[in-house]
Amino acid sequence: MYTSSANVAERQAAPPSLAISTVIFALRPSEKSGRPTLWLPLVRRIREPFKGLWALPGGPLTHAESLQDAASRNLRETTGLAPKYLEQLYAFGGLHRSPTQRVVSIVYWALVQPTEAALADESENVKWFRADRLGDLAFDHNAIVDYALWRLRNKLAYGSVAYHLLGEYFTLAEVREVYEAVLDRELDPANFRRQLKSTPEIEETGEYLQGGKHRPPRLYRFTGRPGLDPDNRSTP
Amino acid sequence: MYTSSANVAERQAAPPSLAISTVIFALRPSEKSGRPTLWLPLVRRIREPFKGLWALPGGPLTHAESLQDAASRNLRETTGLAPKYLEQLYAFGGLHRSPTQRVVSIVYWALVQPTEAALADESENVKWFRADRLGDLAFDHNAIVDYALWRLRNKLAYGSVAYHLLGEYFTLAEVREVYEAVLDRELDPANFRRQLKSTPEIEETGEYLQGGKHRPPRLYRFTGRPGLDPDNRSTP
DNA sequence: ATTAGTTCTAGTCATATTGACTATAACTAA
DNA sequence: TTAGTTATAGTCAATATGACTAGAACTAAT
Repeated sequence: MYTSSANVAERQAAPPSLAISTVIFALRPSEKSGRPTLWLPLVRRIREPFKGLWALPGGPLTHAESLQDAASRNLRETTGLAPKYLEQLYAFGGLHRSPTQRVVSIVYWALVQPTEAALADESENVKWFRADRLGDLAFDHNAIVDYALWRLRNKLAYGSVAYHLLGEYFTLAEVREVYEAVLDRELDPANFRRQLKSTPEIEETGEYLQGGKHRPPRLYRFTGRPGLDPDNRSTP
Repeated sequence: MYTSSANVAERQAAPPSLAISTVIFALRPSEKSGRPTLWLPLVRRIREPFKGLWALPGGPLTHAESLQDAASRNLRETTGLAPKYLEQLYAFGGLHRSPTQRVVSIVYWALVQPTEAALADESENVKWFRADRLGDLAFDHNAIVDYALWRLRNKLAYGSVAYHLLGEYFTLAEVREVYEAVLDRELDPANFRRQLKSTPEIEETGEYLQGGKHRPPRLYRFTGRPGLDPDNRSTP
């Protein structure tokens, strides 16, 4: 293998190593209020640097896979999940991100549906955390999560990401709860539903959500496509 | 050096090589109409693959510089320019971008002021092209430029990028011409100026642009900051 | 069975924003 | 002096937004 056979001088001259990491968002009910909140899975570092701290799932980029494939594989390997939404976030390449070597990380962010997220593997070294209560993470991963949250909030206002955190069928109140969880403020139910009803990508179904405590709300379906990335653009 | 000493099998196993490229936009008057249009500098490939074709300026990432620094240096080396605006565009990492080896390119995009752009170095192997008339470029660089244009148009609508294509003082009509050049459609002068006048970041000066053929327009100044990138975020 | 409580849903109204358009001001060139 | 052109301010209708009211439809408690 390359790095093990190279001496120190060669390592210095060698190009920075390249890694892929992923910020994976999913909604889970808050333990107290029961209202949906943002969660993400982290893995515990089992070696130096930052041994014992939590970090974003990630790994090296292998030779035969594209960046997106690498992110997708990594996500599946650590959590067992197949995300509905996967997009490149940013390439982080500061000089001192890792104390031991120069690493450039190309970070992706993903959204998974709650039904899937509930099935996600969890173990001693893989655990889900509330996005607003992470503590100190390894490397610059706190800053990366902050940026991913900023992007999520931005994309939410713009367009179509909210539905990738929900199942196929959803009520308009559920969509509003996603917005409230991500933006961290309450929205007027009546005005919010007026806006959603005016977007053609949200389709009314004949079904209603039964079993609730109050008037059963109508179920809707999202018919739009994500697509803005260069890697996703030609998908029709 | 690493790559020259490795044999074929080692190159296969080695991590993909990492390069930085930059899409540099500047306004130049159209040759026919004289109205401002988007131009960008390209460099001619002097070796295989794609020898003789035009390509985005770029090069390898050296060990001691951040991604942004590498883009900045590269830009200065090929064109002599110091851009007013420099932001990461995307990391391109498809498997077959280069026929000879696996390359991951982290691409930046830059905006330079016309006064600077006029001073840019030009030579046999460095030449400026109209952004809408590039012909076939090396590698996947046509797709990269397309994506950069898409981002530019997007950011324009959102916020503050237009001013980085202009000098320190500008007329509102000049701003409108930037929008018209980038979005490729005409805008109503009266409505456009009403919008600009309602944005607090545009400051009225007491000066007027003299020497024109008609009523002298007032000069304005932009007082906002760019900042959205993780690398630029903490700049106050 | 009735009532209270809650959410779902549709609507009103004032305000802000946008696009199309008109009109006047201020300059140059003929 | 006048015609031509751009700069600039303003009007008006259509649309979008935020605050709010109110009835419909269900459950749970009395």
